[in-house]
Amino acid sequence: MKKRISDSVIRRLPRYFRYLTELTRCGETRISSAMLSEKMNVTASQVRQDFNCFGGFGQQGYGYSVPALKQEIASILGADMGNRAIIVGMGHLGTALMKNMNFAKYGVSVAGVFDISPQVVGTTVNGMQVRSMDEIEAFCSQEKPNLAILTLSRDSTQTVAAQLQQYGIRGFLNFASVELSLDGAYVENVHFGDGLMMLCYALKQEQQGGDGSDAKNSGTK
Amino acid sequence: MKKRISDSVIRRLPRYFRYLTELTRCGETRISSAMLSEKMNVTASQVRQDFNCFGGFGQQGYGYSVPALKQEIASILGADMGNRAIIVGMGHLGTALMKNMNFAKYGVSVAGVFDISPQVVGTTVNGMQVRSMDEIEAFCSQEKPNLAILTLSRDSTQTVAAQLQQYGIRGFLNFASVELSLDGAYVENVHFGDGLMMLCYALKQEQQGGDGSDAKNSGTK
DNA sequence: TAGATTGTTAATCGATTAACAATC
DNA sequence: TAGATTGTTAATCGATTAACAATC
Repeated sequence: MKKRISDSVIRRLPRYFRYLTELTRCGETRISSAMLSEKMNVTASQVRQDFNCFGGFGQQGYGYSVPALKQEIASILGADMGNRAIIVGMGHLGTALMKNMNFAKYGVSVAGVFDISPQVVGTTVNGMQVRSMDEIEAFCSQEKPNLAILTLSRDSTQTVAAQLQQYGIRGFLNFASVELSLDGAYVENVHFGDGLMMLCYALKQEQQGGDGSDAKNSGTK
Repeated sequence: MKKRISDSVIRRLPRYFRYLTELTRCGETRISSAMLSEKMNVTASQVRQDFNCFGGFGQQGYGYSVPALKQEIASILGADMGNRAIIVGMGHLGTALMKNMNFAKYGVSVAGVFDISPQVVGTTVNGMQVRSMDEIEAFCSQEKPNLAILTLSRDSTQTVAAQLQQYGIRGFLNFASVELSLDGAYVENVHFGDGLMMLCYALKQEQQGGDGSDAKNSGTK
């Protein structure tokens, strides 16, 4: 019987993944729980405890292999499943995601991008032609994407998402400043404002002669 | 002696704030911990416990006043301090933030926006003229912003941030996919990839005949 | 073998939940 | 007053940390 993995552990995995990506970039091939924990401001105990939820990835007396560990985490998270995404909304934010986000890193491919504006439909963003919303149902039934990234207005988000769910989309990454909620689908709401508020709090603490402790932080934890 | 507020509590406050904003929009003036907890998928106990860290905002037998509670939370978080921000990087992401983000809601004003590209400098985004990076030092010493929102490339982020810290900026909201870290300043890193990975995980669980439990989620929690 | 570092168990700590008395 | 709902204490639960035996 495999023990259920707690949410706290899962939520730490993307962060490990980031650091391991960084280590890979630097050409490191091996890392100990102690070194990793120092870099990440957590305890070595926690690092080992976390990895051991999924079985022993390390080697006693040596540590962990950076590429192997990175691959394991990607696999646990499903970031190597060849998920297929569509981006709905090719305004500035959609365009920014299209241009800057390394989807391949997460095993995700962008199957199509959509917009409602006739001015935008037909243009090319990062080598991909923007399609009309009118096409989206046919597109989904043919291409079967399972993920949608929504950069829409507050008003249209809920409606569009509900439609897409009908068309078979199972996961939603929502950037509109509404709390999107759908029964039977998975939703991640990205709230820039939350990060901003956490910063405001930190600044306020500082101004009020706060303890000025470690002054370090990391969003989306 | 006031008890130190735990991080878990603080990180929940922006979420309460969002729901209270929503309730305000709907014209609700009063809410009980039970109703709020149901809406937010937490326990009523936790709601009361959280608010009571800061003193009693409610009234027995009645509940909480929506506007008063919202204001209290804003105040706790420092989202009413009149913080002044600059946005550095007026690419698609910077432009999107400028256009879509309701800074006023967090008591933040945008004091200036900057870009390195000569094509962009001098243009107007959302009624604000984009300044050259050459001006940034003089601007900071004169206008004294305390917050910077960085939408820069992976390579330039760390360097620019370090400079801005010298010019008196105390808090950084970083959108580049590097882990920005600065001694003695507050950094919130926004990682879109983390949200995407959490979605991949949810989809994988589902495909593997997972328990298909509550299928609900909320980023930046 | 000696040294290093994991895997894993046990101890601690903190956060969440339950319960209920206070009070509007 | 009776009903409702908070504020707050006590009990439970889970997550983090410490410690160390296993082992490379």
